[in-house]
Amino acid sequence: MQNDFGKGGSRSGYAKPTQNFSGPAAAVSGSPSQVRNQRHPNQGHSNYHSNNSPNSDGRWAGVQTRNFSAPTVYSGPSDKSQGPLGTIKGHGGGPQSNLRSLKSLRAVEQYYHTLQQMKWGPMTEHVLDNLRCKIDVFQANQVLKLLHDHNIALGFFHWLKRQPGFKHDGHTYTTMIGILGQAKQFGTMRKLLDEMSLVNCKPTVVTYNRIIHAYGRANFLREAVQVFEEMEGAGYEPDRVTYCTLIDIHAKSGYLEVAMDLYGRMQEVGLSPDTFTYSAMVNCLGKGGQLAAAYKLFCEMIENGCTPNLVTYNIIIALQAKARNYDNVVKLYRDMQIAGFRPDKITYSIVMEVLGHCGHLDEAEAVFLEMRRDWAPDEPVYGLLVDLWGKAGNVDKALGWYHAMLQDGLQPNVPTCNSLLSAFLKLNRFQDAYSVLQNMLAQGLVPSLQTYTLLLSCCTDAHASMGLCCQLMAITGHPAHMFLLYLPDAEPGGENVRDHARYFLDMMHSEDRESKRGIMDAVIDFLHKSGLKEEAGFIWEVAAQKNVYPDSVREKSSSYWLINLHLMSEGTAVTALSRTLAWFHRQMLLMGSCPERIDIVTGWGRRSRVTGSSLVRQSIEKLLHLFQFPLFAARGNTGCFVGCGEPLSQWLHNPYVERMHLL
DNA sequence: TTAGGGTTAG
Repeated sequence: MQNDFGKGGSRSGYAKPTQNFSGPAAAVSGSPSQVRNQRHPNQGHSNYHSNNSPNSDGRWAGVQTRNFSAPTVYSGPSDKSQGPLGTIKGHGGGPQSNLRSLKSLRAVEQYYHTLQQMKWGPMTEHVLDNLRCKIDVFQANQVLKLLHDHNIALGFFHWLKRQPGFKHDGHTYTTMIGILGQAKQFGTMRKLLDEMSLVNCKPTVVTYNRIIHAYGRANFLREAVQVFEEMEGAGYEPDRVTYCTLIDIHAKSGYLEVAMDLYGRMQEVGLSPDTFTYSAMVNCLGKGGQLAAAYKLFCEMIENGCTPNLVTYNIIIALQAKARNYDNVVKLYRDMQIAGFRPDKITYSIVMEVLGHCGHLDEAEAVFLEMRRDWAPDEPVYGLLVDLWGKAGNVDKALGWYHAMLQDGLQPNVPTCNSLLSAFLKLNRFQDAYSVLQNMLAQGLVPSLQTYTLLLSCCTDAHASMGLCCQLMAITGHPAHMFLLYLPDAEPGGENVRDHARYFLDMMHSEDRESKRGIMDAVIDFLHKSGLKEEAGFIWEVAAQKNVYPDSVREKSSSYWLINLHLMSEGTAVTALSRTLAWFHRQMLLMGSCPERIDIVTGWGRRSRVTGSSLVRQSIEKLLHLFQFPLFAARGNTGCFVGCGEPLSQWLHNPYVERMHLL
């Protein structure tokens, strides 16, 4: 079989450009210069305000008397004007100790600035050797916390070890382990953990928590759980943070039930949830599609006397916004301010996104200006405007905001470039798309899985321009391209295709679930529409086994199944439904068990903009009609097809159920 | 002595 990737030897379709790409992207027009030219009122000023500064819990002093619907009264800090050392707490307690803490701060500052300025090497050690003020282990830990580059941090950590009279303690070890974990340097991290016992510095629950978190965020759930068990085996009591971390990582990987179970276990051992845990749970439930349960828990949290913080409000507001419950959004937004929290960049972003999706782009821009009074915009906020305008089809505006970001001294990041790329692709402006991609590479930005996904989706949608899309896909150099190029023709049983897909998904292990779902959706849709339906089917099976689609098939109650296709594109939905029905068919032959009822939920489909005009729904309906699926007339939801009882069981016996996806 | 970990946006 051949596809447009030149599978089977002929790769001329993508190796040689058929069009001569040259020059930068189109000139900027419609650039929002009026926005760019407005300076942030706090930029360049010091940040010592006697009032309007945050309390320790992030709330603002004097809030009850202040009118928060008029942000003009506010002259609080910009997060940009806060130095990296601003987070270090003083020691408190009189002028003597103030002086001491000032000296301590200066030492930390010196070391931090030295380390920040250079890469790790002999020269760094030389400079450190010559620093006049020595630091103790407490200060060393403060410096480590400020370092984000794991190489520099580790170099410094080892250098400290060699200093006469210096000895690392549990804090510095734990901080270093945390930095390594964040950088996914698991080998070195484990080595350091072993070393702790050797130097008589026993790890604490905090040390274990950081390791569990590191594995979990990189999607190594098995390892995370192993460390948890290891920790319990060594006699450590897991605390709230341990549970909160485990809950969060399981929910994020699509194991919501495990997360709920852990939530219960935590309470059984006598740990009541705190604000962090509640926030994580509300987020998990909401993202898992259980919005009502999420909101109920949010209310329960308040009833139990646990105060939501800014993050909790942002989470619940974002969830309500996504569900388009705009009345609730407004109410919660107000509640948040009454509770004394000022919106931060994330809150503003949520509001801007809502406005953008409702088509009020100009109002979103107005909110940007409002936000700018309190906060210095960052890449994600600019990126959001690039994305919103791009999605609205106004690429000039998108490009304008992209340039505004550059003029603000910010470096473009991959997601923002993706938004711009997507905007050009939408309009079939391939030459501009090419420029964006080349620009990314020239700046050392590595195209992400999302970059490749949007190129592949474009390739599927724009048949006429498939050659051009393939060139762009090749340029990314992403492993996904190799996966498609070397996809073998399916052998009987398809084990070779399954192995190929498993290998790819293992390689993508640490990508988040949404991204994995995105690429698998694009791949399956592409293959299905290119006529490689058998391959598409095998790949779907692997994706399902690997929990990429945790909510697509579930048993709602005994013998009552739900097949949820509403997040899939057309080809994937057809493939997923066919393969799931085939699975029921096989289960029936094997075990004699048959579902009493199956609900097939299409929603309006991922690509549909107009309610009722879903391609997914249409294709599924066509497929079901063609194979004479015994449709039961369900009331209300026209995006849902239902089969049940004896007719369903008889229909599932048909041998053709095994081959539906090939049609 | 001081301190350390977990939750949100693209």
